[in-house]
Order: sequence, then structure tokens, then C-alpha cells
Amino acid sequence: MKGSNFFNRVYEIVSQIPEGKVATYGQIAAMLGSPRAARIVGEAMRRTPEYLDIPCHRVISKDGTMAPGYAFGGEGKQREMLEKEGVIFKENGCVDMQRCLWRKPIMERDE
DNA sequence: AATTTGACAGCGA
DNA sequence: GTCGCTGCCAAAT
Repeated sequence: MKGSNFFNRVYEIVSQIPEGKVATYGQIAAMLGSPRAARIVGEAMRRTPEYLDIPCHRVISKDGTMAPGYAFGGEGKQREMLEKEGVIFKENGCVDMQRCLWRKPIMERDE
């Protein structure tokens, strides 16, 4: 286990995102207790250890857009897999945040 | 220990 | 609607 509590926490949260749902970097950062640490979440995603099996493709920006090409081999690719999981995409190519933005169970918030 | 970087977010032009 | 700068926080070098 790495002592990197922050990254570890990000991975925990991301791994909790159900299929057909997405979360934003800022959202996750807020869960960690640092609403301004969205960039750290992004960095965590970039450094996502494969063995953790983290659905980083479900983590996108608040605009419903995702990284230009630093992910999975292409935005279109990510869009396909998200769409396949049940995430709704708008005509403009962005994720329908209103429907698919994931939120942590209220009873479980133990930040 | 200090500096640079970075898959963001928010506001301004 | 697109491009730009700033702010914030943690990790990597």
C-alpha cells in the first residue's frame, strides 16, 4: 500500500461509480475534502494503476467532456464504452450530466 | 527542501 | 462559443 492517501481515496471513490454513471473531477475532489483539488484527481486518473481496475473512463470534466486523447486511446473510444454502459450522450458529444452524474449514497458520506 | 507540472474549475475577453 | 489567465492542491523530479 502506498501512503498516498489522496490518490488512494480517489481510486476508492472512482471504483464506487456504478455503470451508467459518471463523476466529475471537482465532484470527487469535493468528496475528498478538497473541492479545489480537481487537478489532483485528474492526475490520479492519469496515474491510475491498472491492477486497481479503476473505471477512470467514468470520470470526466464538469462540462461533460473528457480528456482530449490522454485516455484509453481516444475520446470517441471512451464515449463508446460509456454509452455502452448506459451513459447518455448529448448531441453535442458531451455526457448528459443531469442524468448520469453519479453521487455518493447520502447515508454513507464518511468524509 | 524547492520548483515544476498537471486527465480541472471558474471567470473574463 | 472559443481562447486565455488565474487559483488551488498534491505528486513527481
